[in-house]
Amino acid sequence: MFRLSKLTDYGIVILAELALSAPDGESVPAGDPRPSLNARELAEHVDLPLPVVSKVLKALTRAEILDSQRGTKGGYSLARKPEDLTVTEMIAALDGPVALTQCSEGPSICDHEATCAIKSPWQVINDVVQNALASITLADLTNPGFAAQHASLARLAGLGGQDDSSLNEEL
Amino acid sequence: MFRLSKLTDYGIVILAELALSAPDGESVPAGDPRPSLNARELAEHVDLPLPVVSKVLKALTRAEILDSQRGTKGGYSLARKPEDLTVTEMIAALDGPVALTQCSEGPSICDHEATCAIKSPWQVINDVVQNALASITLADLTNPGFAAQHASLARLAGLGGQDDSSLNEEL
DNA sequence: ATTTACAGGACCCATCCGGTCCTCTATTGT
DNA sequence: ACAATAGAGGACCGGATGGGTCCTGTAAAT
Repeated sequence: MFRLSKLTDYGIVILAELALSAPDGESVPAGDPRPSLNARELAEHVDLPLPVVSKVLKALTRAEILDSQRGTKGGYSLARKPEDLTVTEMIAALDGPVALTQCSEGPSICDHEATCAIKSPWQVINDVVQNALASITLADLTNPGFAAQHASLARLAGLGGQDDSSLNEEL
Repeated sequence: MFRLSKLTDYGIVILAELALSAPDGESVPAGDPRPSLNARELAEHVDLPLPVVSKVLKALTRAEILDSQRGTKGGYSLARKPEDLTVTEMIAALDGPVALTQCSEGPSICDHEATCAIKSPWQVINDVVQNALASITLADLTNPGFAAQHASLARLAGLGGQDDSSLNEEL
């Protein structure tokens, strides 16, 4: 269906939530004394079951996108500044690396390399998407004015590609 | 897993194959007297089972990306010039419209609209990807020199986003 | 009329995703 | 030291989706 998994969706929303409720503009760098929020609080904020939120948070921590602290007063906080966290990275942490097709993962994985006429173009498609997603940061997502830039951003990323808005055919 | 379905993958390869074996530069517009290739021939070219190829071809025909002709001497041909067919459209035909999350499909589908902090940014992400994919046409895919433009293209689409090539964390 | 080839489904199986739960370890506070 | 809290890690299961096959019908050419 060419869709991000729900877990990834949740993850990005949760990260936005964390960015919004960060102490102030900057997320404290390393030896953060008090994490911003714990799993339970986050689950309430985004209105999702605690186990699900917990799962996502653990994955984001493993990917070093979040810092975690155990014990009473424990919780999670952003490991970097929102401006330094791209959507590509968030997706990679939760959905695995962006690889639109099997052959984008690496060479010699696909059975049809021999007959395939467009090996390298696939790589290009993949990079284009990856870079498009890398152009958006967590800071953008929480910036209320960002949607306004929408039009220009999309036009730029499209490189002048036509605006095809009649794509409704289903398989 | 954020991956296109295999059927979509196959579809794009098949379209490239059709573009390459088109009579000459132009794919004949409407009353095409002789389709370029039939399902069996295409299946051989791309080395995939006939039923699978057939399924893909039917979907592409329904989406009006291909023209089909029945009967002896029947087969498939491109309904437009390769330059006028974008990757976004190919994907839409086989995988459904590009909608990275449920809420990109339309309003009032997601249960969490009320609490979600980043409704409209999701829309932006979606548009950025969609336009990035719309910037590549079938003609690009079959152009041997296209991969060379790769770097510049990716950089443009990325809008100056950094080159993060260490994204290997798995969920 | 016969043969060829596309159209449109139904169908089954493997895989993956979403969600829950259980046990273990680390930290804080009394 | 002990109890309470909160994260870490992984097992597990049911439902949905995708990939692939097959069958029946219809259109075109000889």
